[in-house]
Amino acid sequence: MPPIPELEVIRKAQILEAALKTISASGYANVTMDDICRAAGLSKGGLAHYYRSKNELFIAVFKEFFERIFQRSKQTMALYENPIDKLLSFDWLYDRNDPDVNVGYPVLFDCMSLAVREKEYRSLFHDWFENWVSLLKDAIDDGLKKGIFRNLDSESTARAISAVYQGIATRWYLDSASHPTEWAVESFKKAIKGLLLPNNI
Amino acid sequence: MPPIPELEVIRKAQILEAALKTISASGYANVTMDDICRAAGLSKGGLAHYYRSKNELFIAVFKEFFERIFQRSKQTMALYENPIDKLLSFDWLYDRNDPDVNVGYPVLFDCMSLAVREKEYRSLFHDWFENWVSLLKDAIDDGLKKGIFRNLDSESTARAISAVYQGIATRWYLDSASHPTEWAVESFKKAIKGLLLPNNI
Amino acid sequence: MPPIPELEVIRKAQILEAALKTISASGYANVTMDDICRAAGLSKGGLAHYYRSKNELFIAVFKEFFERIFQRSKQTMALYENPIDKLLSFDWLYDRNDPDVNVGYPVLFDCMSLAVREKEYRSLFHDWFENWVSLLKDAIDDGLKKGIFRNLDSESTARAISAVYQGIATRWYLDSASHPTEWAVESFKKAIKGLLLPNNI
Amino acid sequence: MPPIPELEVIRKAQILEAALKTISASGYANVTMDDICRAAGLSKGGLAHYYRSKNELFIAVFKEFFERIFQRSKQTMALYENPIDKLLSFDWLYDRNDPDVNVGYPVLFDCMSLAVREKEYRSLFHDWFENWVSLLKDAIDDGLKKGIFRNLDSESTARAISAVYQGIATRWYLDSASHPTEWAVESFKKAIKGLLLPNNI
DNA sequence: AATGAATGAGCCTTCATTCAT
DNA sequence: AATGAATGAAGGCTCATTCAT
Repeated sequence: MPPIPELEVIRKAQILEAALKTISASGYANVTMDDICRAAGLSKGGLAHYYRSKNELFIAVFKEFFERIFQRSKQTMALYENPIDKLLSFDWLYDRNDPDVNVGYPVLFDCMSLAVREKEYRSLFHDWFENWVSLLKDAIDDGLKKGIFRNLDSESTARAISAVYQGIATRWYLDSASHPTEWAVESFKKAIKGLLLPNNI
Repeated sequence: MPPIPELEVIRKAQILEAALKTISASGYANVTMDDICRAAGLSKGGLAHYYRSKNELFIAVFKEFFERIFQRSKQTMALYENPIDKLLSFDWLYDRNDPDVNVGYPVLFDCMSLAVREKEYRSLFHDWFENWVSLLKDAIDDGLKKGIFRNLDSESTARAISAVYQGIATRWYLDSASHPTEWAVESFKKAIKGLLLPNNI
Repeated sequence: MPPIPELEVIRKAQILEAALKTISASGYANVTMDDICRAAGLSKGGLAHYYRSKNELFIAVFKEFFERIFQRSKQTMALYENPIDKLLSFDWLYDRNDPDVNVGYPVLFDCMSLAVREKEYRSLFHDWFENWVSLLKDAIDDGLKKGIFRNLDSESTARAISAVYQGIATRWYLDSASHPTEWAVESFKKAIKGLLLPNNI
Repeated sequence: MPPIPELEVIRKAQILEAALKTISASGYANVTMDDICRAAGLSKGGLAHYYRSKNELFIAVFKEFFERIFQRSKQTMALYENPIDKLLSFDWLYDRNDPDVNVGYPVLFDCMSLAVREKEYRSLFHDWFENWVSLLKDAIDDGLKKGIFRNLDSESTARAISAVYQGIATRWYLDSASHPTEWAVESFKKAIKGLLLPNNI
């Protein structure tokens, strides 16, 4: 009886998805392995078979999540030609009904809070940031080549755009009554135009 | 007729300070009441005398912290005359050796992660945001009156500046190797100038 | 400044009364010294001045309570001439609105539960029982002398009457929906008449 | 597919028995979960697996206890033919060496004390009372049919007998020096005969 | 591969008691 | 006489992890 080779892949995906949802709902500090088992439809021992410890599981969850978000953003960007349009293509990230948003944001905050004190999580963030930066940098370099943007350092600007986006999105998520989507979209547009386009400051 | 009338005030301050440091060091998810008691030089029961539960204490810690940071920022701003200078006056917030920074940032991330799921913490953030916004708005309105800035909505711009600052600071704090202080300062400058000054976009 | 000699008496009475009410409301197992202090309008230290420990206070409370109930019963009995009337004179003990009832019964159950395991409380009960028995015995002896009762051992019968009363009252108190007052009064009457009056069994 | 399908039943029985003994020995107010764990030969977590909280366990303990006592009484009664004999068949309840007595009585007093303030316990008593009453009522109805008893309301008399029994047993248990077994047995006999048999009162 | 019973350390909270004032 | 701050032991409960089956 040969083992089913894909079983591990299937189980891990099933666990990761259940864990992400559960962590998002309860928060890192409160979620229990039992919660996750229940959501994954597996027993404690079953889960332990694939992820040896809570920490190992959490790292895997966050890694997978970051990768997925990044891939999706990459694909969205690829739909546009114009560099500016590419940089403004993350509209879906301001859609509360989007599953990656309503599940993802809470997890992101948890992960930040963990990253402050634990290297492993910090490194997850670092990798994610670098992925974003290289994506944005490509678009900026293209804009530079086409002469649309003013003279600037593309990497450092890419970092700034990424950071600005996150700052605005955070406000939008934590206090949406005072920071509605229109405000977020407009503020982001203005800020990155200021960073990119020629002006007479 | 208590012997030392200020005792409660003293003790509460002592507890709050110890708690802030301890939470900052270990993180909300890991800190124990015992840790805090030890740091405060009080027994469990002694602490309970002033703060009845962990949650009550934490809310008090965060509230006090937000207030202090805000007051300090206010005072810093007041040192400058020029509206732009006022808006750029938060340099100390990029100083890793500043106690409010190395103790404060970790706590801030914890609080965000809590705010995602708990109203009480969310409301703490809301109040803090509003304080900042009104502070920044005053400076912007002054700039508008003086004709330094382009035509803009001062409140919405104040929100944007505050958000942009936080986004950049987050990167700087979580991944300072790739986001050094110079990058943070420069990026902030560029972004808010883009938001404020007349340009020909 | 001579101390006020009656102060101790006043304070102790005040504490005992507050303690009785508080114990009755929360139960021995749950009541705290703080509860009692609050009810007595005294501080912890103030109370400790008069009763050194929780146990000391509780014993005093129960002792006082038993004594008061007994005195009241004695006075009630004294109102009647006829021996049978005397023995049936405890009607007030079936009045839920009577303070000695609605405060007293709960405390009585607590005390029983304590008496099972602790000699001190058992001895309190013993004394109370003996008081009752001697009271009832006097009435029975009077009935015997008057030839109203059949030939019987007055002490042992006094114990039986007392026990029967308590059994019926317990049912009445714990499950009054199924054991209404009329049932209690009637059952008591029938049972003691069976114990006392001549019959042809 | 648990390896031992009856394991839960076995464990629960083991826990319930250990808990009953431990509660009986220390009293509801003093017994700790640790005591019970030790007696049951289980760890804290192990016990929690079967009974989620102290209260849940206690309710189960009392319920099981009441049921067992009732079943035993039922069986004892069934050994007799004559209605009066049936009603007098509870001799074992006056045997201090009987495990159901020396373990059971203390628990009964605890339960009463709890029942005063908590509905859940009160309802346990109510059910127990009703069981007893229906048992006694059957015997009384039989006696009525056979013409042995005087004209009476069988249910209300059943309640009275049950209450009288409990009152006498309480005295016997709490103060056996003054209320010996012979007194208890005799008093019970006299009282219920007075309640049942024709007399010329 | 999967189950879930069992462990036991750890946590928050409660509370009788003590004691300086 | 009276206060109430402070102690610290103890209790109930949670939960990641282990392991026999």
